Amino acid sequence: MPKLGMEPVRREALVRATIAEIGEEGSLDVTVARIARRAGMSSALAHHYFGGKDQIFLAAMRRILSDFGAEARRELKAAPPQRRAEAIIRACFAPASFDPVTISAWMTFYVLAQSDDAALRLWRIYQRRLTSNLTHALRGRCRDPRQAAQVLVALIDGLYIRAALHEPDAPGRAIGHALRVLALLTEAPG
Amino acid sequence: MPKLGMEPVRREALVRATIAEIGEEGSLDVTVARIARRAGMSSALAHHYFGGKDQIFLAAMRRILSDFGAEARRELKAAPPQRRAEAIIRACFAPASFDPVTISAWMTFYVLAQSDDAALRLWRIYQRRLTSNLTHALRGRCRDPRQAAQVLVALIDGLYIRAALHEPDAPGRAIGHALRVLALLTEAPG
Amino acid sequence: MPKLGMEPVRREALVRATIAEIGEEGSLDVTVARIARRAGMSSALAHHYFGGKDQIFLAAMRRILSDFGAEARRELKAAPPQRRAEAIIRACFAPASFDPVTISAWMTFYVLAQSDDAALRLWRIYQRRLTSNLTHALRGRCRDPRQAAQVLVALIDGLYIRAALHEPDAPGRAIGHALRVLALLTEAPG
Amino acid sequence: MPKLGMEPVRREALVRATIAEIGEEGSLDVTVARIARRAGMSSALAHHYFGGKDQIFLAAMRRILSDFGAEARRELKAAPPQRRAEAIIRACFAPASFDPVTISAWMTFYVLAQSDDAALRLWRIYQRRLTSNLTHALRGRCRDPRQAAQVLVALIDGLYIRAALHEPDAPGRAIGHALRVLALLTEAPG
DNA sequence: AATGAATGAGGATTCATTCAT
DNA sequence: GATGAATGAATCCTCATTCAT
Repeated sequence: MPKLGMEPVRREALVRATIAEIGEEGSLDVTVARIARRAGMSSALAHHYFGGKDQIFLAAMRRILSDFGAEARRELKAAPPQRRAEAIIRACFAPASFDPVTISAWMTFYVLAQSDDAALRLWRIYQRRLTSNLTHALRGRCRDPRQAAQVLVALIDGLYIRAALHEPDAPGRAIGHALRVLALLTEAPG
Repeated sequence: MPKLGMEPVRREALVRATIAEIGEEGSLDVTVARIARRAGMSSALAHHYFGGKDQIFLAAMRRILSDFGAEARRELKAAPPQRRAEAIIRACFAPASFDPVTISAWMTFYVLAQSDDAALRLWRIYQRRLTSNLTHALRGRCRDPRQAAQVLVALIDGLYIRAALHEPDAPGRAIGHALRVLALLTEAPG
Repeated sequence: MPKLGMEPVRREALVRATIAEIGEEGSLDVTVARIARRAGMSSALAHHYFGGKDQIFLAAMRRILSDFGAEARRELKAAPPQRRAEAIIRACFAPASFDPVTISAWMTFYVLAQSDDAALRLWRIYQRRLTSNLTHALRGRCRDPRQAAQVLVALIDGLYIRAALHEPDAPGRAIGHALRVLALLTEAPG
Repeated sequence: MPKLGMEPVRREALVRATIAEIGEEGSLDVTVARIARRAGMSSALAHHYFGGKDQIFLAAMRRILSDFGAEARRELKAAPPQRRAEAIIRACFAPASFDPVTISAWMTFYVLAQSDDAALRLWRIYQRRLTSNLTHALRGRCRDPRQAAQVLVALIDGLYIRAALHEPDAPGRAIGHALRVLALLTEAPG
């Protein structure tokens, strides 16, 4: 029962399957065949739509980053101007981005960025956007907003690692840790 | 003429070669053959000494963690009791553990811990020791030493990620960021 | 709105595209998809019209041989009876059959004839016709017309090889070589 | 029963198997697995020793050309100076180079040279050497030795094609044709 | 008539691992 | 102790071909 316009459907299915497979496996040692089977198609079709394994991975990474971006925008809109930094942090730990499989895939892509230039570029874009958003949000609330933003971004990543490695207390406390440091950074006398 | 006592020498060479190879490559996609060649021996011998690729990786991870532990103990001994937390942080960013190849290998092992139980166990031991040391060092300097320690450990990991991905400013500012947050955590009123 | 009488147009386009593709590539490692794209249609349609890759190749080979035959007939008509052998040779090296892409495809089909019976049959028909034409044309001009014809046919093929492999001087001198040998064969005393 | 110094043995076996396989098949559509099986080893070992399919093919082509060269040198040594051209021709059609499988492989490599630069280089070297040897051998025996050599080389290639395509009379008459043209070229008045 | 969708089969290549010497 | 030899298993990728619309 082949229909027209399957391309976006198939691509979406493959991206989802890739994130799930990598997240479950906890590494990039995932075969195209497995991803394709999970997505309900032959591996040949996966190649047809993406051109190669690397590009499947990239698309999955892009998806994770853009999912996060959407979440962040949503939170930002709902937040009063003076609580924007908190909103961003909350977005980072929103349930959607914070389920174990997604986090695991996320971490894996971080490492991919060490050896794959395209992945590194994606990561840099995401980093810069996050840092820049946080810097803006902190303007007027502390002496060196840019520095504070960098600290928070690094802290968020660090908290992710713990979550990815299933530290039992991590998911629950992560947001608390981050908000507490934010408070310290903004309450500093000055 | 077979030399006696070559075993420790060979193992050491292999462990070093593994770290270097993984660090350079930025991933675990490293062949036993390459590691062995870099260590100056045949891949068959590498298997003979370690039994398999996984165990070579584990040994390398163990080595990175123990190198760090040694550095930390050294700094701790030289530090006055009330500056122990600073000493630990400084140890984390000591040149020996902070050269790009080591950091890259370190990050890679983090991801390995997602899929390899033995690696995860190693990581947990290291994490607990570090957190516990920091907690002790912070006792009396802030209201919730354990919580502060967890924040600092996560922050350190996050700063590592940036360094592993060659963020230009990362290596230089990492230690500054960490010490600044430490200051905030301990200066907090109360 | 499906057009009527498209079949011959489509087949023609595919045959042309096949020759061009094989000629450019210099081998039979040419995909049906590429041929079809060059001919401006889907690969499924190419199959529909020809039934399979082999038959596309055969049709292309047939076309090359028949193009040559047409050229030969044209030259023969314009030649005086005692210059028919020269006319045949000139037809072999006529610009239409002697452009690089055509020659390259021609050579490739020679090799196809080694493994494909249908291609071999085509080749044999062409060979026999050419040899027979030359034999007739040489009757009365040398002692053993059949033998002389065989020599000339072989020589022509050999000159084609050099042209197919881009020997710099080949295209220019080929016809000269062939005519010179023809002269020797017919001037021989007796 | 693994021994030392197997490399040359294995390479030799693979080269022989490649020529045989290509010759029988009549095309380059030959799998490494088949070649390796015929040579009595796994395909992995074939890759280990040659690095890839292309290089196996190249080695086989090199072998065919060098076999021919050896034959030519042998014939040349045994020939009186004024009969050197005949000796070269005879070498070209020596039984060793003229068995069907070798000829078929030879033809196939000609076509490979259309798309593979390394193969083309090999072919050019062989062509130049043959042409140059023939030119020397013809010096003093005809007015334009270089031109005569070019004609003979092309003729030899053309006669090969017929043999590769199993023209029934080809093998037997080829040498006769070539020698006859040689005679014409050298007997020409002047 | 025409095509996008889909796949099965097959091939090159890589690599951890084993074994005889 | 040490190694060259050897391989089986696995993986990415390609492509001719089929099918429903």
